[in-house]
Amino acid sequence: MIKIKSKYFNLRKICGSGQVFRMYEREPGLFDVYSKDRHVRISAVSAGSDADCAQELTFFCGEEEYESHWRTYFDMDCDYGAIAAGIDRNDTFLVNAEHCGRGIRILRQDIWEMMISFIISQQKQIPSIRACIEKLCERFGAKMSDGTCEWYAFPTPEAIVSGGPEGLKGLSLGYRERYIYETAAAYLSRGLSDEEVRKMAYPEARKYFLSYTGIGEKVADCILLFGAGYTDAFPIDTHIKDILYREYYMKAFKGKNASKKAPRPQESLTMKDYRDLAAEGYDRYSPNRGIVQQWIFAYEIVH
DNA sequence: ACCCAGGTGCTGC
DNA sequence: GCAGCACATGGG
Repeated sequence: MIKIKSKYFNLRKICGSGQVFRMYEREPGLFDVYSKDRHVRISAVSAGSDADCAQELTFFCGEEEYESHWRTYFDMDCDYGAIAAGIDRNDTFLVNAEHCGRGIRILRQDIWEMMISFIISQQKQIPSIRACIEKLCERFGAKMSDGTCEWYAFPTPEAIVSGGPEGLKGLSLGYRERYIYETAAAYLSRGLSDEEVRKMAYPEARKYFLSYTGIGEKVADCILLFGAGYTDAFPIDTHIKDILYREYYMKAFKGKNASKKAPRPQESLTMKDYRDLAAEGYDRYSPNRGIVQQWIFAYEIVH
């Protein structure tokens, strides 16, 4: 087992951040993490000042396993404190959001797993996404064991395709069944390896993901951010739209006091409007806009 | 019964 | 380019 002390690391916040679905807090401070066909158990206890959001982590795996996989997975070599220090202090909402999201890291997850997970995520709530993915793993994933633990791997594209188009029934996937099946088949015939994707520039990689059925702009950006390591990707979903409307559009153009429980936009903005609002507020944080996105998303789902 | 969920595809202008 | 709608399923 490996002991690591890390600043700006909070495993409970990462677990609940909505970027990862196969991470469970089994008891306070004890987590099981599953990625592709791997598993690791981690204990996390706070260490040091709250401002640092530091944790002492114990990875219950060998050093080789940690160095070759989990260190990259948890983005351990990124200095989140330095990025937080660059926040414009006049943006009081972002200052609050960063405090709320402090300790979240952008994970480097398996790309194929992100493709299917975020196809499932559309029009679903996070607990429901988790349940669907777990059922998918139980049906199609290889049974794994490390001597003390048993779990199911995330399904390979081969496993999903071999079940046929009807093989996905009964998992509460709804209309996403077709998206998943067609994406699995396309991935088998023309899917790129993680290494090939990560060599591409952001716009090309984005086009590549958009070519799959069921992957639109939002899902593509989630794959790019949470799987491929493009920290500048900025997924715009319903929560981000609400934030952009309430915290940036309303305050700038209306001067209304809308910070408290502003509901849905009465006047609906177009996608371009939201992109412009995001660009004006957050392009200055490039190439780390995606980290900012996670901070404000974290703020929104706990308030 | 109604509205919403980490949206996308398709159609028609 | 952009709007309007259908698409399953579960929860408030």
